[in-house]
Amino acid sequence: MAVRMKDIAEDLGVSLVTVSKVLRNKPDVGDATRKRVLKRVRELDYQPNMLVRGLASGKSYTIGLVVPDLLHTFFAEMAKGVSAGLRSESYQLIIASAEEEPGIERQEIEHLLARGVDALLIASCQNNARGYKSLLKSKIPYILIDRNLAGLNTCFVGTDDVAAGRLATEHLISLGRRNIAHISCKLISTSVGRLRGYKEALAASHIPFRQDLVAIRSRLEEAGVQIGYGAMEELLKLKKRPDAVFCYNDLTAVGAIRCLLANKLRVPEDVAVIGCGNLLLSSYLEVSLSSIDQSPQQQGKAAAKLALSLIARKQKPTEKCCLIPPKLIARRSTLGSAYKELAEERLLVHKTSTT
Amino acid sequence: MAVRMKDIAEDLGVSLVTVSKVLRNKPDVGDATRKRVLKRVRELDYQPNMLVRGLASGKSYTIGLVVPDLLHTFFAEMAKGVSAGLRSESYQLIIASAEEEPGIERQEIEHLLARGVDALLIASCQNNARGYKSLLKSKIPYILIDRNLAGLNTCFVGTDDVAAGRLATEHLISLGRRNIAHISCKLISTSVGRLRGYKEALAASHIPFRQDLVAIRSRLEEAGVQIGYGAMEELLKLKKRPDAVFCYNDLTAVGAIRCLLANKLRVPEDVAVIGCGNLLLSSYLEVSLSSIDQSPQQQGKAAAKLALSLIARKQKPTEKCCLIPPKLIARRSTLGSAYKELAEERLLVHKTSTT
DNA sequence: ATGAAAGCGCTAACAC
DNA sequence: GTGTTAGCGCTTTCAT
Repeated sequence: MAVRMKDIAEDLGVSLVTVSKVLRNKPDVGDATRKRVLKRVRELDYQPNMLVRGLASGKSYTIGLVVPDLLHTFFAEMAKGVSAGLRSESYQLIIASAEEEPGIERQEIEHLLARGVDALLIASCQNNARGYKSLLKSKIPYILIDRNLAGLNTCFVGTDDVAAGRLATEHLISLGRRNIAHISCKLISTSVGRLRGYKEALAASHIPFRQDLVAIRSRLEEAGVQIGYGAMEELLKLKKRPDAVFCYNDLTAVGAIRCLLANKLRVPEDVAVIGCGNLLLSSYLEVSLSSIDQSPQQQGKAAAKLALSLIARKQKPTEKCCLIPPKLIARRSTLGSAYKELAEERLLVHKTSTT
Repeated sequence: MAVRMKDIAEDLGVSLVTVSKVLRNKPDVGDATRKRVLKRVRELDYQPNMLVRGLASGKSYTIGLVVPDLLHTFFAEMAKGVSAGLRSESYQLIIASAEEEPGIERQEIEHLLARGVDALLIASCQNNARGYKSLLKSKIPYILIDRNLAGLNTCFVGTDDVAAGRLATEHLISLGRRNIAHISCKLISTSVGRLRGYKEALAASHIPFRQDLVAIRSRLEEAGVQIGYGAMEELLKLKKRPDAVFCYNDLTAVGAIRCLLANKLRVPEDVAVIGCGNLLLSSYLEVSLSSIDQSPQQQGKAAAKLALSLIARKQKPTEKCCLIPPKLIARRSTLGSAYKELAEERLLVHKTSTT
């Protein structure tokens, strides 16, 4: 068995409580005693059992994070941000992946609650808020990240998707494009915002909105490349062909580019393409991809800070939303040969961190 | 406060112990009582507090996984495999990332131990076994994954790196190449194995080994593209230029390919390139990359199963090593135009899972 | 088949 | 400053 506080107390002839106080930096312990305890703790390399501490104190000093899929670098980055945001406060992160299955997600949430996490961060893969009843019942604070769910009156941290849509579309307009298509996704909060931003940007430049230039598809998260390819094929059949496309995400953009190249069209000379997400692979592609960066690490960090503040003061925060402003990253798929990639850009593995 | 077993017991006029037994499927409970308890449990949507269960029983039903970096898809995939391997046994996985910092890794290991994990899986980013003293002190079983450390007499799950090196090199030989270079990494268990496999394959085909064709670099995990580029530049200066390169990992191969293209050499006509790891990006590249697949999910699953068996029978296992056989994935960077990528290969996001 | 008692290792409230 | 007492919500052992 591992060393326990009791052992240290007995070794030193003091009470267990005194040891406990020393370990939690309580002021009401004599200096000499404190030193003796710390010495013995170091000698034995004693580590307090956090499970028990949690049980006795009612706080576990852990925060749970549920993501749809860790293979999606967006969420891996987000996890990194959360982790970084907690480390300084000596809180610990427990990561769970839902494997894109709403059922597994619910199960993982139950597990985390049963493990006594003090707060929960959820990048949901649910279609609606129905599955969250046990969450609502438990009193612990929880925060949605990346994707918002209607009907859950809780905090949200995510991208300002309207701004993202505007940014991407304005960029294409600024390059002189006027027939700008949009490949969008069905029924989720992020796609609604991006579509609105797209429309706003068009309106601001007095470009009439054309419904036929908007291709709406589903499952763009899981099979973006494939579906982006198909959507682009459709768009190419239009009488008035688009000269630019704003794609819901980067995978969709990869598919769109492949379709264009397969049809002997040049990117970006004939059709400029921009994605959204700025995944790590963006700069590795045949045509390096312009995209909208969503700073997932920053999102994670913001969510962590928010969670800590919710735990600290047990009240609801004033702000219910924390929207991270997106950033335009223009590369070859919109700028063409005007884009001289920096040596670093071509050679670095990771994007520079956005901390 | 959440519902407790006591509440259910009082509601039903039975003892807390009986409820506990029902919940853990103990046989010594009457059928009628069992039904009443389960009914009430469902009504209240009761979830046992796992922290407490762990405290009382001495088992936490959790397993810890420490990886160097979740952004590295290899480890994200591995985590997925571990998670899948545990889910069926209703064990839960706690993932921690060391952010490539040996110090953080040690800290995360301490945390996981303090949380009472029943076993620990470690994909280490340490340079040596010195930091693992507290692990050795604690009696919980732990398993190294992917990278082995000398001096820790424990179980290991990983790639058969010698086979990987042989496979890659044999492939290049089978394509008629005879001046096969190798960009290798310094001082880690995986690179030693791959180098040996490379030599073995050359020997088997009676191709003399040339030291000048082996470029040894460090930090290939973190800055592989950059360093691969530089290493390739060096190799191109040789009087007898290589006609193929086996790179330690895929990022290094990406760098090598960029260097070759920048020097107006054709891949694979002038120089064939193969990597190792078969990362998700392999098929997205300018020249889709041949690689050696290491089945990280399968590794994770194997490690999970091994951990469970170590927990079950408290003894050491007979086998100390579990080596997963690598697989050759030949693409355009070695096969050239002979490689007709399948529609799926060009369009799918994820590799087919290896479960 | 059911339950009383003891205890897991710690913290919190209060007394000395 | 230090120690005592009473839990936290379960499991385990053993008696009935």
